Amino acid sequence: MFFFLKQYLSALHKTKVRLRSMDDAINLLKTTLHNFHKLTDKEFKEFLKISEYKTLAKKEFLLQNGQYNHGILFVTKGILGLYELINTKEIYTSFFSVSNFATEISSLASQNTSNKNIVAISNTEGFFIKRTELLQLYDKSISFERLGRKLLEHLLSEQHTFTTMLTSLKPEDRYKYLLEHNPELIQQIPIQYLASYIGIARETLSRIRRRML
Amino acid sequence: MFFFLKQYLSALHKTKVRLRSMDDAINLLKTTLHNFHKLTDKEFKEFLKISEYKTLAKKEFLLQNGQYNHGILFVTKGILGLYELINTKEIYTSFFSVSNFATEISSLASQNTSNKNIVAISNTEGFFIKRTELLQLYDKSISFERLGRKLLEHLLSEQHTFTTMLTSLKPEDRYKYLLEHNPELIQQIPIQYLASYIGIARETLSRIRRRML
DNA sequence: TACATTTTGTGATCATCGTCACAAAAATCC
DNA sequence: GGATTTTTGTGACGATGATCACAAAATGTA
Repeated sequence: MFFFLKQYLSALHKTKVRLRSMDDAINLLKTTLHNFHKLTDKEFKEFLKISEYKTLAKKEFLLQNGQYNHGILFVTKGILGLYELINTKEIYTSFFSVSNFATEISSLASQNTSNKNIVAISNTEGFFIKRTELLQLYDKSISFERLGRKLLEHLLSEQHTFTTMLTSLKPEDRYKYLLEHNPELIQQIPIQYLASYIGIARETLSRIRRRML
Repeated sequence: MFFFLKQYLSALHKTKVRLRSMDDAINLLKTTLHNFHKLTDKEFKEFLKISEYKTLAKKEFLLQNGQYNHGILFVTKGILGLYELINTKEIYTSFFSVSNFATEISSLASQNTSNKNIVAISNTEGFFIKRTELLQLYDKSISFERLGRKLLEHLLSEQHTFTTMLTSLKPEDRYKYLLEHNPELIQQIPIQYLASYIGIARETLSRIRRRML
């Protein structure tokens, strides 16, 4: 379900609780963006203007196989997973929890339809930035380009680290790696998804957990 | 060994062969950049100005564990490998062949020392772009930022595909994947490196190849 | 060419992971 | 709150990949 921000804000005085959480959400977005590149207040307002508050119920899709990628969801609550169907099996390759930017980069960059799916694993909320509006933002100022570049540098570095982990560790150590580096995933995500994420069978992960007790 | 481009160019009239290959190298760079974002002639010249022609003998390092990352090598000849030492084993996680930009993104973005190594697997040549000069370029025009962003989008997408391949395929199919998608790697790279790249033991890869004859 | 070094192949063995089948537990839904 | 669906656990088994040790081949070098 969509809310344009101004609609949302105009409805806010009714509920202090919601106002508070919306403030928090906006601050989280601001802080997160600033970790990559500092925007001016004016620029951040421009960013906010094209951000629509969106909620996704558990099992709802942000993106589905065969569809075009319509943009990015900055997650303020909940968690999403990205998976691909390979030989009738759902292979999860990314998770997006709070303060992450959920999207599928290949279809976002190329504007071809995607062969991947992004689904809400729990009830999820966040700011949705439309691809078309994002592209306009990129044209407006070097600041937004720089922000995009730095975010991508960070993501690529992370992805590279993850790949290294996969190729160099055996299954049990991969799980331990998650425990240490991404404990929030283990709490929120069904272990069958986690198993595919680290490239092992569901049953094997189940046994690894038993052994570790 | 380094050559500033102008020095190199001034020395060129002596050898037509080298002039030709230098022309080819420059065209390759131009074409490659334009695949991501079209630079104006003026912008491309600015890019060329900060590019130094560099040669690396086989086994020479572009980057070593503990060092700062000084920049990017656009490869015009040869091939390099990026590896990390994990439990006394060299895990190769990237290869850079002709028309690739060889660097290690984490240390390039953060300017911390790197814990990875980039080594020439065969005699290698290319244009080296210093990190400091690259940053100045980013400040000069939105065009360079956009180029950087688009290149990173492409790399992230590729890396994501590779991760998916790793988690979803069994060893034999991973090798077949390389055969199909990166045959140039199989020709140029010792199979012990390839084995670590796809997360299997050297001996296993040797047996896979025998089975496939 | 001969020697040294590096890379690749191969056999034997062991450990471990994947698969199938089914049970138990947990979550979801009227 | 009981029934249905989904998720997780577990046993048995077979397949396969890792490891160690060594041989062969290829490559580099004097």
